[in-house]
Amino acid sequence: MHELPKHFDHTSAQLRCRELWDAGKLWHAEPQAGEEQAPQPVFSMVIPPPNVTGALHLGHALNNTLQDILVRTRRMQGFRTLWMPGTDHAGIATQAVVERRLLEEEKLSRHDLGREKLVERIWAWKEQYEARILGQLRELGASCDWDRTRFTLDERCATAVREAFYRLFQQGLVRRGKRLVNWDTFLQTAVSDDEVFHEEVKGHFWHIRYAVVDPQAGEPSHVTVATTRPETLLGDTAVAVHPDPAAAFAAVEAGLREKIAAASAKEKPQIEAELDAVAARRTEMLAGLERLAGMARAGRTVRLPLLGREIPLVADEWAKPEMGSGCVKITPAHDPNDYEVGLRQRLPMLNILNPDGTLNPEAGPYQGLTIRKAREKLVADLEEAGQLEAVEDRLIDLAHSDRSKTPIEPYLADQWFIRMAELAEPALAAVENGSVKIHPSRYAKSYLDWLGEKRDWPVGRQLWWGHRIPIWHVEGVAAADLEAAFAGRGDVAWAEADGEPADGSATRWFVCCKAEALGVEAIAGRPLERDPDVLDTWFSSALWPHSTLGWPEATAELATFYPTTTLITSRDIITLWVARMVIMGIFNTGHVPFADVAIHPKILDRYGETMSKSKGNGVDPLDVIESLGADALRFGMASMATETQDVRMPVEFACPACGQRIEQTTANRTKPRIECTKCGEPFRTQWAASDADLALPRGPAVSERFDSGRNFSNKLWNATRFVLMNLEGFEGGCVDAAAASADLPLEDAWLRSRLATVTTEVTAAIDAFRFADAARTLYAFAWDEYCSAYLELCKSRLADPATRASAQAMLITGLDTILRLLHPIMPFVTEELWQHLREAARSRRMPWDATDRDPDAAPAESVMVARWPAPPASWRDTQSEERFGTFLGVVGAIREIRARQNVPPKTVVTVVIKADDAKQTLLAPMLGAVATMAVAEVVDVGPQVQPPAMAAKVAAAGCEVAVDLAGLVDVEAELARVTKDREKLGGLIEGKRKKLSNESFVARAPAEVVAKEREQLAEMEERLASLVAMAADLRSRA
RNA sequence: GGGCGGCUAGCUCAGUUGGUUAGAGCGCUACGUUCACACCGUAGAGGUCACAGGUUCGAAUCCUGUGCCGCCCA
Repeated sequence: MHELPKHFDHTSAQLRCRELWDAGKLWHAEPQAGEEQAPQPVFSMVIPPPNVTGALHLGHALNNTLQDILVRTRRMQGFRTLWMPGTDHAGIATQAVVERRLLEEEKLSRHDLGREKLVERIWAWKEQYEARILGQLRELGASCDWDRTRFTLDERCATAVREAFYRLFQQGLVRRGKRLVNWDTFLQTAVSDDEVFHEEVKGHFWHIRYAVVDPQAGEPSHVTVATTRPETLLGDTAVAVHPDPAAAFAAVEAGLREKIAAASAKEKPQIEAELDAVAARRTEMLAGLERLAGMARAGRTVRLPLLGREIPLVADEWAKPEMGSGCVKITPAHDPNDYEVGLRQRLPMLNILNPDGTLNPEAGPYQGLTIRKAREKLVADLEEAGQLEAVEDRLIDLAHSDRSKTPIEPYLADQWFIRMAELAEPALAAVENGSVKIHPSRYAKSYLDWLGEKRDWPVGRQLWWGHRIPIWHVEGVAAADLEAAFAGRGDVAWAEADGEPADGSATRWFVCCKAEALGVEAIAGRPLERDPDVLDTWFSSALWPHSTLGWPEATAELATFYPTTTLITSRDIITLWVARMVIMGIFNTGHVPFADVAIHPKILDRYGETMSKSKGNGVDPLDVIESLGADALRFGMASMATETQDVRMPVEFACPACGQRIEQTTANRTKPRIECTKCGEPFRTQWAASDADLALPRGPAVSERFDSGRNFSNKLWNATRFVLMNLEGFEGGCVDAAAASADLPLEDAWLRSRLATVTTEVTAAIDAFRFADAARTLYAFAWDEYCSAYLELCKSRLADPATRASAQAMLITGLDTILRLLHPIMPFVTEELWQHLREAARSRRMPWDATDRDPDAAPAESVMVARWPAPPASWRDTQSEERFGTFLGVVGAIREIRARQNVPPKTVVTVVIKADDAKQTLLAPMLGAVATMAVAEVVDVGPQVQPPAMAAKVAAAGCEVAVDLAGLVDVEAELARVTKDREKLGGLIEGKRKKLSNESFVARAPAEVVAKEREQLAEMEERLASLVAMAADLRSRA
């Protein structure tokens, strides 16, 4: 006899399973060979490559669990299945991490080290973290094709990047232009909007006077503007006033009146006060503003304080009459709104900053100062000059760089752009016409909205870590020189530079080369200089689905696996990544990169905050894998992956000493050490820094939400343990798939039917990316139906030699099917059990295996490559399911009475059941099962049976179940229960009667609904009558 | 400011086209440990489905508005 230990040991099982899968490379996929006759259906998917910035977090665990579920399912379904793994170099994020460490540990900046050395350091970092990430993915059980692992900065990707950029360049889709960027003065690079976070800080609002140049009679001698950033006045190129202040006031007042009309009584007074204030301002200021607008139209100027530069007064709607003085200073090169004004009004754009955040020569006497110092000095100078009118305290929403945590400076810089006008069209069409489907479909809107704007894509980054832009600059040469220099070169293209300030000196050229090296250093004596920028990290990511398969070469991989089938990702990168993959996929290959995009939720902590290491509220997937097992982690993830909501995950610290779980709160999550609330022992957290704290054992952060997955693993383990203990004498073979339900024991017909139904449901759920449905369906079926019902029923059949063999066969059929269906979600425990079952029941066959396998062959060497279940449609049998429901109802009724009467668990109760002929027939063979499951002896079943004198009765599934209480009765308990039931039932009956006496309902509701209501009412009334009789009976005995 | 999502049991979440006595897991209560599993079993308590209107014979579900939370885009 094959006996398993009592508990599933996930640690050793995970090792064994991975060895098995790796030894056979069961995750590997070869492309279709050309001569193959019947092409196998293909399923392929690329991983969203994790950044090599650090270790994987729970979001990755979720993302990769869902991908693996899909991949494993398709593999078992017989698809030629490829899951392409890899990592992303993550430009700025990785460089920032390495630079920060360099500064902290060696007090060196990247400039101290130089480009080459820094890049070397980053490669070393990448090697370390890539290994760690890939290790984590394997621990999670991801069945990627590890032989194909790629990196967005490896040679193959680099070739694709250069080729793609070259093609864009050739088609005139690359341009150079000015752009106001978010400048990180610490890292000295532009950062994208999504790498910026906003934080409120305390600041001031300075009111500054600008003198009017040659004021005429009736004109003010100065205008006042207010700013939170006085130092930017050095770059001011205008002061703006609204062109039509009267209209602007009218619009604001109309808006407020509308608000009042719609407002609640509570809010009204406040808005009314606001309206009064605006009206007062209008009275006071309108004339002055009208005069200023007139002056602006007349082309008058004002004088910039301190520098004395003369700048125009312009009329622009950006100036808000209802705010401040109604006038606003315009600094186009250092403020996004002012930049727009600058473009509209054709103002000069004056940059006053150096890349490191100090002021440049444009700042005159303030040159060389940092922004902070310049502000102090400038404010002091203004005050001394008497041009500072007022200073207010104010909270300021300040943009910070996510990478360096320093304030962002808006900064005008030359940038590389990809033109989107043409490229976006086919990508929009792909989603509109359904060649790319996004699930859930509501996310298509954000894709279409974003892409519809067709904003040019700024692709250059002033970094050292990334794909170097394959462009060289040269000036002062003629077109003929270039033609001569690159004669016969098919890999070089050039174009006259645009966007650069034309100082009239010499023609400037951009030369683009798709080879790794240009091979030409000078043309006509003029040097070629390589552009220092690297490409946005999303550029290489955009090529990921085809670059990983070998594009631009026409590889067999590309032919077989591209376009890929599905992409699974999170919603925050629909625009950054998904849209760009569609664009570049179509541009480079002519095909969309994938047919379906499945979006999954985000994982938040118990307060609804996103998890992050810096907040200290994260959970390390490895902690969960170690303590509860990868299957528990995966099962939890799968059951959480619903379509609508983000996931809230309460986090707990696990005490390393006693295992107690301590709730993680905003208060304790940043502490370096925590004391256990139960045993009092201290443990350290991720924040531990002192030697004393570091010496403590670590308390991992986990979540109770993975417990049920762990429990479920163990349940499956023990169900299999039970089956294996009862296999003696098993002769094997297959259950008779063609047997008619009527010829089987009821529970077998029921289980077969359920297996068919559950297989259909689970398959459909996975197909539709409803992973939570699949997980929950399987959990309920395996636990409540297979274990709690079927397995219990088999106990008596296994004891009887006449029925033992059939019970074994069906038990194995059920278990085998469950293991296969669950394998994609919980690969380790199912594999481990599969191996045990394979050994103990080598001769077993499933009907869906027989078709294409040698009938004498053993079951598949791994459940990973076993066939996905396909129970015959004939197994579905609603009648058996219904009948089985009757049986379970009877068992439930007896258990209910036992519990109420406090009957000791081992005391056998005597039961009679009043049931019609049909139910009597179906219950007759099940009485042995009732005896096992309810510890009851059923002495009589039939339409005419009389309950014993002293009995507790419960109506269930159309039968009346009566338990003889002689010697047991607790009359009080019974009376209490009967009374309570009567009350509840009375209320329900009243509701139903009311509904049915409503003529409108009877007339308008569908006939079947009315009939159902009537039926229910009749049944309830019957039950009530029975309860009344019971109560009377009980009282007479009390 | 615009768009999207959420608000259902103490907690975390299901609830398919409007028709159930609104469900699950965890937690809680009671009882139960040789006999697959205490990471277990049996039974039970617990909800005016955020709020206010509306449509309908009938609303957790559809519509309108409000509030709070979150995300995306400006």
